[in-house]
Amino acid sequence: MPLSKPRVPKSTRKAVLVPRKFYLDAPDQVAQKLLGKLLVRGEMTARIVEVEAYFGEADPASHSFAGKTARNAVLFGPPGHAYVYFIYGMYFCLNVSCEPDGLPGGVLFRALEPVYGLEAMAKARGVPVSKVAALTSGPGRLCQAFGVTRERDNGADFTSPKSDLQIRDDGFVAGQILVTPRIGITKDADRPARFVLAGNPFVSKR
DNA sequence: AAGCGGATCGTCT
DNA sequence: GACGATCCGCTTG
Repeated sequence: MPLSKPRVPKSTRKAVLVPRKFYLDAPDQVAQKLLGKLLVRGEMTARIVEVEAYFGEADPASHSFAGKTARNAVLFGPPGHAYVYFIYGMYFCLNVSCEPDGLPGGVLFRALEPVYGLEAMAKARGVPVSKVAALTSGPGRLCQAFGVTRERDNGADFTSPKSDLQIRDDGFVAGQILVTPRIGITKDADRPARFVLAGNPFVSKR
């Protein structure tokens, strides 16, 4: 199967805000549609290249599996909002809620390709900007690069023009998408729910 | 190149 | 009281 060449627009400045209805769908559908979109915070912009889908009732690996709590409430709310959780006593992970209000579901951002604001990302990560590959490749790393914390961002609306944290579409067309099992989980570890842009060097390492 | 353990704490049993 | 949707540095080969 030939690798279709992705179309890269000249400018991402005119990228349009992704509307709420985009997220009003099953997590695996939203996950695939998110590949190639842009995560934007202030001067920082990065392309989404690796994501994982987390379902509700039927998914033992999902944070929403055991029911609604204070921690995971955003997953049960309206689509298009940020679910941020603290993990391993040290890192944060960023998700976007999907499915209609009342139904749980989300997509975890696992890796981004930096586009603008690399200096700011490197500073937030505490690494030299020359280490581009380490800036946003990994769910903990990308949160650190974008300054994402639970206190600051949990519940944030990705679809609002007023929002500090947005997801935008610059017309980038994804090439081939690879599907694999999710990383770092023990329950339902074989389910194919990780989606990556084939051949993208910013996809996280195994 | 690959494998192992330490760091560190909110959340749920 | 145990365990993570992780990362990094140090060890060994």
